[in-house]
Amino acid sequence: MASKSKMDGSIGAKNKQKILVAAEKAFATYGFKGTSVQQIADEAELPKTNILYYFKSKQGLYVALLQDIMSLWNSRFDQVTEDDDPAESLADYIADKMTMSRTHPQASKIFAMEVLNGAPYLNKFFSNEHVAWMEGRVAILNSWIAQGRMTAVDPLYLLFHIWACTQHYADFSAQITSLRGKTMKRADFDEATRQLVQLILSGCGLTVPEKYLESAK
Amino acid sequence: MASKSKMDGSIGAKNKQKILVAAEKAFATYGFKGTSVQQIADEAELPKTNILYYFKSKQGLYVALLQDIMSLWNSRFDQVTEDDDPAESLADYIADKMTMSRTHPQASKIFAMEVLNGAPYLNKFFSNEHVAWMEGRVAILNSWIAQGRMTAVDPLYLLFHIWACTQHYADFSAQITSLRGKTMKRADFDEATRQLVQLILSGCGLTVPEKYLESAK
DNA sequence: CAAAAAAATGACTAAGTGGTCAGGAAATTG
DNA sequence: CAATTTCCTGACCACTTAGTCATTTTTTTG
Repeated sequence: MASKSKMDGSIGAKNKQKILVAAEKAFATYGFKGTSVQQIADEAELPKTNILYYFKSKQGLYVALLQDIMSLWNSRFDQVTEDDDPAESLADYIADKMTMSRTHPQASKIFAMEVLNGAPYLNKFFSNEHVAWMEGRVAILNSWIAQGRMTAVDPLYLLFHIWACTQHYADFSAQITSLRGKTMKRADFDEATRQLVQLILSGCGLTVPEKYLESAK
Repeated sequence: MASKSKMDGSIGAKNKQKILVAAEKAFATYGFKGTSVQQIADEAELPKTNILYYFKSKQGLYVALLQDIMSLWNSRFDQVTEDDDPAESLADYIADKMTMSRTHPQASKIFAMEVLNGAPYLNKFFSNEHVAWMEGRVAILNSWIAQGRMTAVDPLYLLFHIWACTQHYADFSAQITSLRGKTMKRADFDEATRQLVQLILSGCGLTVPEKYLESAK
């Protein structure tokens, strides 16, 4: 019943994926309005009409891509409980988000542009799952604070600041590269992660886990 | 010789200003490609051709606006010396940047979009003044560290993190509003500023100045 | 007040845009 | 192998867009 024809091995699924990859690159570089369907077609090496065949419209393709991107945001931090260690949980979360900025900068940029423009296609997401996720994480952080395991910071703002810093490395890479005179390599991201973990954890009265102390020197 | 006719009191200067204000609003909301000259004209309540009369092209208007925006970035922190107090200097800088995000969110968004798209019109700025500014600030921070007045953090990353957090409140306001269920008012910005000052200063081993401790309660 | 400069604007154009559609090719299926 | 579905594509269209240009109006100036 579910093995009809639209399975992943089919030619259609492969093309859809190719289009999504091309669209991610184009939208991240030129924005939604700044990207033409023709550009995506060129990038995907497919005729323009083929793009519109698989995705009903440019907007439909964009929304499909946005959904793909949102699913990338999941991390180990989603499963953390109040019995876990605050220092390690937060440090790992920061490290996970930094890894995302390094490995998926285009996704981060598309998300950033979407939010910058008022998040017209994310309002539903923001109003449901995201708020629930947030409430859960805030509750755990408050529990850690109540247990006296970390400084009494406002969890909401703490999470905002973690997002801001980690995403900054993807979204503002042009500025960072200019100021550093060179692009951020893997080792630079590792160093930035250590710096950020130290800053945030110290700011929360937490001890930095060993694995985030300066290593390879 | 300089008092010919193109002075600021003239009708032309007033219209240019009106156009820049309209353009800021439009570009911040819809991006460069997403904004038509007609939209700016409507917002400025001037005929479209009048826009093109004062600014040679849409791109010319955009670049002029970008320059205006860049000049807003100046702050007290530019004049700080190694003899100043690290805690107060950094706290004030953070507070200044938070004030900018509250009072000029549109400018912040336009800047963010420009950098997101690779900063094509800011590369010259990034390569000259900005790098020099950065080197000067890094030197002062390193001096403070050498004097043992703050923890040995990497000044470059510290500044990135300050920018990231402060600008986040302007650039990601749509997400923040959704998650909070209400917009950020003046009091909320003040609270966010206190939270951020505490986080960063504690993270740098500095004592939070009295004026940034929780007040009015 | 006349001449010159600055400001204003309606009509137009050329280029690019997202999207439709009809018809054909290829693959899948009973 | 015939039939049906999926896949593919060139031609085309309605519409928006930035920018030009010729002309007129307003302001400034000697």
